[in-house]
Amino acid sequence: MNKKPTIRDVAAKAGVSIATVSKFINSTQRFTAAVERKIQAAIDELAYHSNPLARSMITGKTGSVGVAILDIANPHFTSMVKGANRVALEHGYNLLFVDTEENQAREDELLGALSRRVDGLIVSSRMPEEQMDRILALGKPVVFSGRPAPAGVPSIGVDAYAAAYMIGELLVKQGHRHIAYLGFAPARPDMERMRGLSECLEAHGLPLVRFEVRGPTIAEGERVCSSVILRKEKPDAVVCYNDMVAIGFMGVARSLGISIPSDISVVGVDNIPFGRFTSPALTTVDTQSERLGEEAMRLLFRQIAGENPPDIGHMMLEPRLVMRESTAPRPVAAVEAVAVAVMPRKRGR
Amino acid sequence: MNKKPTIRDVAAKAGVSIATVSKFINSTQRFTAAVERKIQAAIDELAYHSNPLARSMITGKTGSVGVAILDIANPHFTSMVKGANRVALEHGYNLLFVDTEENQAREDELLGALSRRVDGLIVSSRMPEEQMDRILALGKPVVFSGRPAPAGVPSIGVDAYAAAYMIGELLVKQGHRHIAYLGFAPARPDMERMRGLSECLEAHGLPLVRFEVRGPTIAEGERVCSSVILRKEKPDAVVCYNDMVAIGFMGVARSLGISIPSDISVVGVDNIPFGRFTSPALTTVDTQSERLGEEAMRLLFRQIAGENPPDIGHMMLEPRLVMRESTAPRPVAAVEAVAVAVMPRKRGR
DNA sequence: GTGAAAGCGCTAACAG
DNA sequence: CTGTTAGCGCTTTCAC
Repeated sequence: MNKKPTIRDVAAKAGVSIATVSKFINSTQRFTAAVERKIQAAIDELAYHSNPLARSMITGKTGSVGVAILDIANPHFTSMVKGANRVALEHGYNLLFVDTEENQAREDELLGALSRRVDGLIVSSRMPEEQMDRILALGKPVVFSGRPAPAGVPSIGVDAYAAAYMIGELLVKQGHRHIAYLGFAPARPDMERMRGLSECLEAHGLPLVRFEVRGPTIAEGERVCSSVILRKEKPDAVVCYNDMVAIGFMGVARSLGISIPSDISVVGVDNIPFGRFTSPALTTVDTQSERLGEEAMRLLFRQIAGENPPDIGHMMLEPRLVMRESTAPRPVAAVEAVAVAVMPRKRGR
Repeated sequence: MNKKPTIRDVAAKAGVSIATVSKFINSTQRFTAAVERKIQAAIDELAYHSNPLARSMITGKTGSVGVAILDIANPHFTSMVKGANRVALEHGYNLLFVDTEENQAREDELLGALSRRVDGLIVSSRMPEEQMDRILALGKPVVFSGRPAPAGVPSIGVDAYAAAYMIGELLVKQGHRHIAYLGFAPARPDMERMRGLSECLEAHGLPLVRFEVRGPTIAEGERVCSSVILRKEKPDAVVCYNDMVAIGFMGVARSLGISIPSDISVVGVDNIPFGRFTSPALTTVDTQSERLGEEAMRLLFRQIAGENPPDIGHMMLEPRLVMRESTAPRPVAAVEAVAVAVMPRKRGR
């Protein structure tokens, strides 16, 4: 643990000035071969590494970018980080990330700390508008992901409305008439998903029942399952806030003797890799998580490169329906039987 | 984007010296209420935030710790990061992580960059010994995770030998006689797992067939499946390097008309959360991923706090068998039929 | 080509 | 209690 060599040590050993060493290291300037060789030798000998902190302090560049996500345990975010990481690396940047653990208070603090150590950040968050302003006030390039951003701030997201509408169409086409949505209100895309789904169903003259989960997690999908199933008018299709909820839901449903998809169709959102391996395989909508991360990072780099944020604007990724086995057409008989359940709607609220 | 306020601006505005402001900010010292109020006012007014880089340069502390992992898409690492993150946060530290993406070359570089920005790091890696020395040469506290570390360097891991032995015992007890291991040689725990399994089987006079995957991934489990199944002497139980491989294997097996566990028992390692939801639910060994991250971070903090690395030593977590549905007892008839397959062993080798 | 000198924003003695 | 004075390790004019 002896002291780290500094640029001064190198300069002394090579018999040149520290300025020369600095320029050599940053390849800001060429020198006579002899000098360069001596410097390189000194560097190797001392195993010198420049101190990025000192450099950053002067240049104002850190060589790192940050990503703040809600929960690294959610494969959607994992994929996003992977995508972002790849692009960051390609640009010669390091990726630092913070997992805010869905914790509003912590988020503010973490983001503040992070923002001072990076050249820009990608924020995937539920924070209210005011807090977003505070982030912008940090003066770093920011890209918001998965949510609408204030005017003039670049953002990226998946068309949640379209995703939900797609799901609605599928379910209706398959003959489902009694559809439930397991929503998670605090999340930004929830409203759009809800809107897409209900508008689609409305267009077909169908109602939508909403249940609430307290988190986008497997555990919450498990928790809410029984109340959905034991409802007087059991839904014949359940749209889950995301794949995690869907997985939890299906797990408990199975253990309760409900057969999916023959009793109830289930669909998730995100298309996490494990959706292929649940039983039955999960029908879902691909939100292109990895691509989301990649593109968010590209947007960020354009900003870092000096492009005007308002010129970058908002980027919207198209969702894609992924049909698997957790949804199935309803036999006609069942459709008609359930149709009655729709009637109460006339009774008004 | 106008210039950031510095401590000097605050001092000027508050009418005190910059040293006073510095001490106030770090609560190194108390001042007269009047002064403190003025300073605070100036800070608020200017929206001043201290620059952690400048601070770090002097104190030599960054307030961050780093974790280097192989692949964030693997839930085992995700959980580990989560555990590590929690403990780091409790200690008032930020967690920075790098995903080395199983890339040997990149790892070196990333680690170098990371190490200069943190007060210590946790390394989960396959790097050869020499490279580990290079990391140690960085002069930062390090904890190695999931692998043996050089003498005197703290490390943490799960008892891979015991884990494998446990699996062996289970399988033998269930009457399996023809057991295969899908190994991943480049990974550190692989050898111990292989040893635990083969020693257990040997004790029962049973052979072990080894197959090789090229990565600890679902895709590799899928790829290797057919060659395992189409083998002349089809195994009646398959032990997979980890749950990811097991999931991939089961997926393809199912599509090939193989029924699990009645045709083949499958067991994984790690106990990732999704193992409960595969079909059938995956029998596995819990490697306590989250706890691994937590304890690794605790070990790291003990080092950062100045404890002598050799005094910290190696920590070994105990694996736990998690019985689910992908393993089943073999009917006696099957056992005897397969027993013949064991015979060739006598032929030597 | 090369080097001297002036800081980046902040902390840490040491005075007063 | 408060201020003065050195730097941390490095980059960056600007001379030589």
